[in-house]
Amino acid sequence: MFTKVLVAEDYEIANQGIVKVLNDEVKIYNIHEAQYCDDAYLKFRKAHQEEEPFELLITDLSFKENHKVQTRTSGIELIQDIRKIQPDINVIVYSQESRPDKINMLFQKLNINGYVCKGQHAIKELVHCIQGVYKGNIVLPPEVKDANQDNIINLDDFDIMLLEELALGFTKKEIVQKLKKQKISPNSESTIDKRVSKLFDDFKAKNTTHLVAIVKDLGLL
Amino acid sequence: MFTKVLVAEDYEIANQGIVKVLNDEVKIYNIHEAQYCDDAYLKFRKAHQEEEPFELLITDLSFKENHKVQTRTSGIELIQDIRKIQPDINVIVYSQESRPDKINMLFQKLNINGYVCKGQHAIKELVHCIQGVYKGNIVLPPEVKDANQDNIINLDDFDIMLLEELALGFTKKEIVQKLKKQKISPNSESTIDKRVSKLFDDFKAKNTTHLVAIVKDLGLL
DNA sequence: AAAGTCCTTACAGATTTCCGTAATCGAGGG
DNA sequence: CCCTCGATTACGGAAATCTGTAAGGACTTT
Repeated sequence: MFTKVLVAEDYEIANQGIVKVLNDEVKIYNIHEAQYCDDAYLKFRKAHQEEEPFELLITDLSFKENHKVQTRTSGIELIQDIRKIQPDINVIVYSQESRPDKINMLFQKLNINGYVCKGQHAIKELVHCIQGVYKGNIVLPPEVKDANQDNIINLDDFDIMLLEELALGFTKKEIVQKLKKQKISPNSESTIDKRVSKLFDDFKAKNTTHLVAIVKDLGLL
Repeated sequence: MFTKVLVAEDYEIANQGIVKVLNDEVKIYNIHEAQYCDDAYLKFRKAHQEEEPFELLITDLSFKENHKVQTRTSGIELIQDIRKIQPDINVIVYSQESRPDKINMLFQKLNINGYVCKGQHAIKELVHCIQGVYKGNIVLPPEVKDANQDNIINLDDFDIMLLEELALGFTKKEIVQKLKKQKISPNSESTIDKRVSKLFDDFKAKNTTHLVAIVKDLGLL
C-alpha cells in the first residue's frame, strides 16, 4: 500500500475525516496535510528534493482564497505544477463536483488516477479508489460510469473556444477577426455560424444566449 | 443553550464533524441526524407531533439525489416545509455556497437565523453562529459582511425573471407575450429593452449572451 | 403650481443573429 | 479516375438585438 500521502483540502472538517479514513480503513499513517494550495506545493517540492517523495496526492479542486495570498487558486493548477516536478505521481481528486463532463475532463486533460465525489458514500468510495489506484487502475466514480454510456456530446477544442468567446460577449465577426489575426482556421463567419448551429442542435438550444446558459449549467465553461 | 437539534447533511464525514463540534464545543448532546431531506422532514414532523419539538435545524442546501427517491431535493424546500409546521424554528444553513447574493437571498426570502460557510474556519464560525442565534441574533458569515458594503447590485424580482427567461432562450418578444398573457406590467418591448440595457451597465456586459454568462458565473441563476 | 426625477412606452435605424441555399475543396473508397 | 462525403466558405434575407431619441404619466420637491 502507499506509505506517504499528501492530503490537500481546505475544509478542515473534511481534512480530518480523510486522515481518519486513511488511518482506520487503509492503514496509511504517514499522512501530511495542507489547507492551502501553495502550502501543498511547497511540501511536495521539499519532499521531492529530499528524495523522500510522496506517492499519492489526494486533493480538492477548489480552495477558498482568504487573508493569505495564494498563487494557486485551484487544485487543477496544483496538479499541473506538481506533475511538472514528479510526472508519475498518483493523483486522486476529491471534490464536490459531480458533473460527468467536468470529471471526464480531469481524466482526459490531467490524467488523474482516480476521482471521489464528496457525498454520502465518500468513505467507501475513497477506500475503494485508493486501493484501485494502488493496483495501477484508473478509478472512475459511479456517477461518471453511469453517465458515460450515452449523452456524451463530443466537443473539440474549437467548439470550446467558440463557446468561451461567445460567453465573453464577442460577436461572431469579432471572433472571425481574432481567428484571422491568430491564423487559426477555420475562420470564416459562415463556418462559425455552422458550428454554432450544430451546437444548438447538440444542446437543444434556441439561440446563443440559451446555449451559453446550458453549457454553463453543465459546467463545461 | 439549545437542547434538541436536528442536523440535516448528506455528506457523512461532515455530518459526523458537526455532531462532534456540537458535543465538544457547545455542549449539546441531544442531536438527531438526517442524511436525506425527506428523512429530516419526517423526523421533524414526528418530534413536533409528539410535542418534543426541535429547537434548531442545522441544514445543508444541496442534497445529492441517489437510489432513494427524494421529494425534497434542496435544503430550501426543507426549510420552507418545516417552517409551515413550526414557524418559529431556528434555522442555520451550513453550506458550500459562498456567494454573497445567494446567501443574502436566504436571509431575505427564508428568514434563516444564521449561515455558516463550509470552509477552513467552519468550526469556529459554527460555534459562534449557534451562540449568536441562541441569543436571538441574525448571524451573517464574514464573507457576506465584507461584501455587503459595496458591490451590491440591487436586482428586483422583475430583473431576475428577465434574466431567467433570457437564459432559457426566449426572445424579448416572447417574454412580452408571456407578460401580457399574465397581465404583469411593465410589458412593453421597449421597457424590456431598457431594463436589459441597465443590466448590461450594472454587470458590464456587452450583450445578452455575455450578461447571462456573467450572471450564471455569479450564481444568481 | 412648477420643476425635476423616475419609469414606462413608442418608434427608428444600424448591427447582429439565425437559417436557408449553393459553390468549393480535400480525403478516401470503389 | 471518378464519385461521395464532410468541412469550409460565400451569399442573402427575415428576424432579433442593441442603441438612440422622444413623449407621457406618476411622484416628489420646492
